[in-house]
This record gives sequence, C-alpha cells and structure tokens, in this order.
Amino acid sequence: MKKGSKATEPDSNGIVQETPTNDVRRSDVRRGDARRKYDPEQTKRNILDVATQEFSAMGLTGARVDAIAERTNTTKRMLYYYFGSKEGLYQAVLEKVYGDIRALEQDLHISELDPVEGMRALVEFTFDYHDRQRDFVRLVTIENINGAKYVEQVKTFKGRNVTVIHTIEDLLARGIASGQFRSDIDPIDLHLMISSMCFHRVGNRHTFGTAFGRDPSHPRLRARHRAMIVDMILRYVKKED
Amino acid sequence: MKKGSKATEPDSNGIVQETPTNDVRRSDVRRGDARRKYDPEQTKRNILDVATQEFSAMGLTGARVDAIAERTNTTKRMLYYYFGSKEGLYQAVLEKVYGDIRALEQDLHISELDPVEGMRALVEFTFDYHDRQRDFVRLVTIENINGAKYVEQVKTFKGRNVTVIHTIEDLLARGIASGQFRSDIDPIDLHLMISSMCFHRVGNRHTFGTAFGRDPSHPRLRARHRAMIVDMILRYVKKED
Amino acid sequence: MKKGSKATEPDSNGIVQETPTNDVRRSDVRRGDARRKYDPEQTKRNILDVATQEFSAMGLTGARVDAIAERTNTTKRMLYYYFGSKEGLYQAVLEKVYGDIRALEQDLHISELDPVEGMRALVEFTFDYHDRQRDFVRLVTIENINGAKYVEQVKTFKGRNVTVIHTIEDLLARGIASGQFRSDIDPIDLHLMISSMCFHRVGNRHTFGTAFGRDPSHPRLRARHRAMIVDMILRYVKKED
Amino acid sequence: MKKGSKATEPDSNGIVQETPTNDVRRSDVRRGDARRKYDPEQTKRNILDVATQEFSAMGLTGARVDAIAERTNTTKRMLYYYFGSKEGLYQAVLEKVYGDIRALEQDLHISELDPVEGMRALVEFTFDYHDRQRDFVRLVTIENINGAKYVEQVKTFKGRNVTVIHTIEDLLARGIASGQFRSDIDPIDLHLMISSMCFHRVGNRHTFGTAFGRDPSHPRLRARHRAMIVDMILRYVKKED
DNA sequence: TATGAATGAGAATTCATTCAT
DNA sequence: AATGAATGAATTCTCATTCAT
Repeated sequence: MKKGSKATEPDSNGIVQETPTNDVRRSDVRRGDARRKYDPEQTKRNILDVATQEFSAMGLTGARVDAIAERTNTTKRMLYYYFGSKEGLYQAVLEKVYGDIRALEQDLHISELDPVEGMRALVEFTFDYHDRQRDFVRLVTIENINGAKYVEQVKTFKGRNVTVIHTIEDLLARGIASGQFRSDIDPIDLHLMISSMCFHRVGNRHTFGTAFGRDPSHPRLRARHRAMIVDMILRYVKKED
Repeated sequence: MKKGSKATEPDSNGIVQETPTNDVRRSDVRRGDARRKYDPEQTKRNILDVATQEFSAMGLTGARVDAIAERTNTTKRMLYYYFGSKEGLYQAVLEKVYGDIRALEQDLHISELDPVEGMRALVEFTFDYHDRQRDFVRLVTIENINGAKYVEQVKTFKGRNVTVIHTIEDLLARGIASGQFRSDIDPIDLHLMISSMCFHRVGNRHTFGTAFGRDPSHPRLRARHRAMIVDMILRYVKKED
Repeated sequence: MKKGSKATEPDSNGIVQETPTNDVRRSDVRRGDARRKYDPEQTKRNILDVATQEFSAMGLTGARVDAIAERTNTTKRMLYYYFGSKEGLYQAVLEKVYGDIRALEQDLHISELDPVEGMRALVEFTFDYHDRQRDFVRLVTIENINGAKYVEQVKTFKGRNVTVIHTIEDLLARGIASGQFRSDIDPIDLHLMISSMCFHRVGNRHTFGTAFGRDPSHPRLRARHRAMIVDMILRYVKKED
Repeated sequence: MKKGSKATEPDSNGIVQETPTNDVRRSDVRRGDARRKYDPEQTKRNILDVATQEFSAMGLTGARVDAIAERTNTTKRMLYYYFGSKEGLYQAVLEKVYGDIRALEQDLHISELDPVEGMRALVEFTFDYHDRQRDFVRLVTIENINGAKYVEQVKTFKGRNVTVIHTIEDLLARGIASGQFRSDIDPIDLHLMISSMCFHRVGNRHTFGTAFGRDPSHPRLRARHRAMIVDMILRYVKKED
C-alpha cells in the first residue's frame, strides 16, 4: 500500500442507514433551542460512526487515527478525549456494532411461529442481516485476525449470542415434539452452519468475485442464495419420511 | 496494545507442519552438492516461510518487515533484494500458498467415483484442507479485507478455482444422469456453500470460541462438523423420492 | 516555560571537559583509514554525550528528544535505533555517568596512605569530583525526583558505592588501630556526611546563590569550602585527647 | 509569564502542609456564616495544597495540570482563573511553602540560649525541619534544576535566609566573646554545611537507599544522624584547647 | 551475495490552555 | 463563581526502505 492512500475502499460504505452522520444538526431540536455548539453525545456518535467505517474498511492496524479525525466534525484531540486511544475507539466501535443487532433480533418473535416457518424466518433474518451490515461482517473478520482479543472485553458480546442459541433450541424442541424435525441436531452446530453460509458470501465476496467473476451481492444472486440456504437448512433439519 | 508488543499471536503457529522453517541448513544436501555458503533458493524459501506466518498472523498492515527479517536466517536487505517491497513479499506469499493447494487436489481423482461418493469425497477434502491450512484461510480473509487487490495478480488463483467448478459440474451432471441428484443446482453456488461451512469455522473460530465457549478445532467437534457438512450437502443435492 | 524554548540553561554546560563531542572525527585514526561514514560506536557516544547534557539540564520529563537529536551528528531515528526510547537513553546516560567515576576512584590508592592523610585525600577527591562533574550531580538529583526508579536498573550503581564504603571502613579501622580515630563511627553515615557537604553546594548552588548573593562555585569560595569540609571531617573522626 | 497570572494573596498562611484536602467544605464555618456554596479562599487553598504535592512529587515539567485538577474539589478552569498558568501555580506553591517556615523559626528564641546550646538548638531545628518537610526539600531541589528561576521572584525567600544568617552570626559572636568558639568561621559557610547535612539525607534518600540498602528516614538512623550532625558542627565550631 | 547502519515521512498520543454556557 | 467541552501545537515513537561496505 503506497503512502498517502488514505481513501476508504469504495465498497466499505455499505449500508449504514441508521446514523446519518452529516445532517445531524437538523435533529438538534431538544429543549427547542437552535443548533448548539457543544453536544458531547453527538460528538461521540459522530466519531463512532466515522470510526466504524474506517476500521471496517482498513482493519485495526490499517486504520489511521488522522483519517478518522479528518472525516469527523471535530478534531483528533476529541477522539482521545472521549475514547482514550485508538484501541479504545476500536473497542467502542465493536460494542456499538454488536449492540445494534440486538434491537432487530427482538422484533422477530420467532417463538410464536410454527417450527418450520420459524426456522425459515430465522435463516432469512440472519441472511438479510449479514447481507446488509457489511461493516459488521468486516469487523468480525478483523476481530478474528486479532484473535478476538478485543471482542472478549465487550460485555454485550456473549449475551447476544446466547440469545440466538436459545431461539434455535426452542425451535428444535418444538419441531421434534411435533415430529417435523430430527432429534440429533446440536443447536450451536446448526447456528454455526447458518452463520457460515450467511457470513461467508459477504465477507469473502471479493475473492469470490475474483475467482468466479460473480458478485454475490448482485440482487439476483442474492435472492437465489437466500432461497438456497433456507432450503438447505430445512432439508437438513426435517425428518426424513 | 502496549508499546513494543510485537509478538505474534500464540495460536497462529497452528498447523504449519509442511514447512520446517528453522533447520533448513541441514537439509542442504540436495542435488548432490555439499552445503554451500550462499544458496539463493534456500534464502528465498526461508524468507517466504517466515513471511507466510507473519502475514497470516498479523494481516498486511499489521505485519512488520522487521519482525519477518528477524526470524529469518538472513537480513532485511535480502528481503528487499528478492521481493522488492513488503507488498511484493505479500504477493509472493499468496502465490506460494495457492500453489501449494494444487498438488493435493490432483490426487483426488473424483471423476472416477460414483456421484454420491465423489461429492462426499470433495466435501471431505475441502473440509480437511481448510481445517489444516489455517494460514491459507487467514490469508484469504486478509485478502478480502484488502478487497482482493493482490490476489487478482496471482496467476494461479483463477485457474485453481475453475478446476473445482469443473469437478462439481461433472459430479452434478453424472448425478442427474443417474437420477440421484436434483437438476436445479448451480455448481458455483454449491461450491460457495461448501466453502462457507468449511471456511467459516476455521476463519472465525476465535469469535466463535468467545461467543460459545467452544473451540471448533477440538477433535470431537471437528469430526462432528465434518460429518454434518457432508450430510447437509448430500441431503441438499439428492433428489427427493 | 513557553513553547519553543528549547535552549539549555546557560550554566548547565558547565565543565564537561572530558568529552569533546564535536571534534571527534579527528580521533578517527584506527586502522589508519580516514574519517569513515559509518561508525556505530561513535554515533552512540555522540548521542550519549548530547543526551547527558540535555537530561542533566532539563530533567527526564523536561528533556526533549527532538532537542537532543538536533544537537547530534545523526537523526532522531538513530536515537531510537540504539536506545529504544527516551527512558532507555536516560538510563544509558546514568550508566555512563556512573561508570565514568569508577576509573578515577581507582587511581587514588588511599589504602597506601596514613589514615589521616587518606581521609583527607578521600574528602578532597569527593569534593573535587562533585565540584567538577555538575552533570553527575544534577543527574543524581533528577533521579531522586524520580524516586531512583531508573538508577535501580543500572547494574554498576550499587557496586560503585560499596567500593567507597570499603575504603572508609579500611581508613577507620587503621585509624582506630593507630589510636588516631574514634571507634564509634559508622562508615556509611560518615560517607553520607562527606557526600552531603560536597554535593549540596553544587546541586543547590542556584537557590544558595539567590538566597545569599554568593556563588559557591567561585574559586575563592571553592577553596575555602574544600578546606572547611576536610577540617570538619577530620575534627570529627579524630580522637580527642 | 503569560497574561492574566494573578498574584496569590499574601495571607495564604498557616502551617498546614498536611491539611485534610478533601472534606474542606464542611469546615466552612468561619466568620460565623453558614456553609457557603462558593468560597474562593477555600478553593484556592485546596488547589494550592494539591499542587504542592504534585509539583513536589513530579517536578515542574513532570507535573500535570490535569492531574492536579483531578485531585481538586474544583475544575481545571478555576486553576487558571486563580493562578493564570501552570507556572503561576508553581510559583504560588513556592511562595506558600517558604511562607510556612517563618512561623516556626520565630519560636526558637535562640538568642536567649548559651552559644553552645543555641548552636545545638539551631542544628536540631534545621534537622527536624528538613526531616519533616519533605515537600519543601523536594521543591528546593526542583528549583535548582530550574536554575532557581522562580524562587527569585518569591519575595519572602531572601528574607527568610537572611534571618538564619543573623542568628548564626549572633551565636558565633557570643561564642567567640565567651572563648568557646573559634573566630575564623564564616556564618554563611557554616549555614551551608549545616543545611547540606540536613538536606542531603532527605533529598537524596532514594539514591542513597538504593546504593546502600538503608533508608535514612528510618527512626533509628534518623536519631543517629541528628546526633551526629550536632556533634560534627559543635566539634567544628568549638575552640580547641 | 550479503549486511549492519542509517533515514524521512508518518503515526499515535499528550499537554497546557481557552471557549461557551 | 464555576464548569465540561474543545483545541492546536508539540512530543514520543514507528515503519518501510535505502546506503555504504
């Protein structure tokens, strides 16, 4: 990588709809007063958003504090003021990104669905989530290169994952009870397989694209993969007659 | 990360049996000539081996030229002499790693097997390969963070992947002809799914381990996953009666 | 102190006769070749000499790595190349400074002198040494502000001091044996008092000068103090008739 | 010095170095008024006390404005409000510390004692003072590293020292008159020697401890040193028969 | 072919100080 | 009188790369 190439890779901007970084001032309506100069929460959020992009695009070592600061509404100094260090910021990013997922998960209410439909819903949600949250996928990848050193300190991390396992356990139990599902499946293993297929096509789409000249994020492929994974999982869990 | 902590992650030494980096000099008896003082090939290989470990452990930006040189039998200067730059070395590593795979693949002779057995053999080979070649998995991951920028220039890269697709195409065609397989499967998609499951559990084992307290590389889990993936793929490709 | 005031205090350059930093090249006569571009030992010595001045003038925190590098024949980078960090350099300076004293001490041959004369010689040597080596005095002072944190890691430190105590023990023993000295004196305590008087007038000469309008380093005062301290110590150790 | 460096009030009196810094607000009952929200004097004193510790522990450059502010009941802003700058605060600390000494000195009434007893009392006072006021000793040391730049501006500084000299002059004169003391002693020189021995063992106790494995502030050593210094000075000033 | 010394351009971090409320 | 947020200018340290031998 040559000196000075600070530009973010084009693909990394992904879908970060939830936090419109730039037009924040307009949302500054609390207490009825107009735009305020000092708003720590906003400053922090702004830094976090930019950092999320940079880290997810460049990795922990590849990211440049200067680059982050530059694209921020404030200065590098504030970044240290609020997050202490590059690593502290990186960890805060991880924390935020993992936190974001939780909210969505809760809305699924899978336990109210029939086992087969529930399983389908779960796979589709997992697929859609990874497909849309590329930053999340990249950050997880980066963490694995770091040996998960930082994610271990993220309190919310373990909790979140346990939730998914409980959902799967519940689905399997009900499916077995109703005679629809096999009884020899380990929920964590199943989760791993679902994740694998949803994660890999996003995380490794560059080498995949290079190898086969196909972009897995193309809408048509996207739909086909979605159906395929659902199909594969359902065939696997269903009891053979 | 504290200052000076340049140490490689402990886990990264993994399974790199194939390349005994250190006692190279003793093996210097090839082609009948006695041990020579200067052996360019040897030096290059030594550098490459060390670099493979460092890059796979730390990523492209995370890797340190100094760290590589230090663990080498030679000096930093030679590294530049032979590979021109850090990036050049990285690319040479990619090239070597992909080259290594080819040999193995040829030995499978899948085309001589019955479709079902061939498919099983292919999945098992893919599984075993990823399970053993952690460096390979890591390097692919790293390449994806780099947007596959470097792997594109690796000549052997595309070729290798096309081969796999041909193998799958052949299996599917024969399976369809014999009435054993479904006829609506895209070979590249199928390859993607097989890869996903074999790759993810290795590449993301750290976050997985942190999340669920399970190490996917544990022998027992390893065996279970292997069977599970074979099972899942076979159920998927087989024609339902 | 305002930004940019990097200048050393005028008085701190004091008497650094022993290491003529600048005209080193002339001494480059080994192996008969003319001035060589690469001479690591010389580079290191050069850095050390400059660093000694800066640290002794400004303290550990007050010293600026940039300021040191600037007055060096090389660059800041080499400073890190050889000494690792600012602290590493500081410690190397301590090591050197303490090492320098040893040589001188050995030349005294106090054990060959009559107890009274030996004691006089010791005090005079101690006086002269402190009087001349202001950098040494300042560095010791600085170390005490640092809680002796760094000097503890200097291997030569303890050894050196033990030597002095042995010398005093020997003097006292012989003086007692000959009936010239009192027998109730602790050698370490005595050493402390001698040091005190030799050290304080140098180390605290600035506040002393401010308080009394007298510069203790003035030749006349210097001579008077020297005689006075000898006198005081001798009166103290001598047996009263 | 920077703009707005407001002078400290001269009445920052009281020998309160060990002042309980934290629960100051409760003691706010003076002049009969109830606890007030804002008490400038209190705030200033609080800042000064904390600053004294920090400066004496870390030196002028080593001290951190943030560190001082943090341990204060108020904020960094007030520190600048009252003292203008870091240097201004440092100077205020010096001023306070020197002011503190005066009170004690007056209580000795040395002029009423017999010359020998007076000299003993003076040495013992000097010893005890340094032994107890480590912050004072450290700050003087620090000032000497700064070339006494700041202490020069402390009005009380010179005055205090002149007083001691007068005391010594008086003692010497009376001792000479009574035939007890030698007549060839310079009072300032004598003061220097007394100070040296009392100061050094406190100021350099860290390197001393490291060198000899003895802590000079240990009660037993302390008592021995005290007697030793008195003894040494008295032997020196007394006329030999 | 091989090597230890040297380097300039960054990169992370810290510090005293000021602003807006 | 008091405060939390903000800042620019240093300051220490690192990195890929090249030079002289």
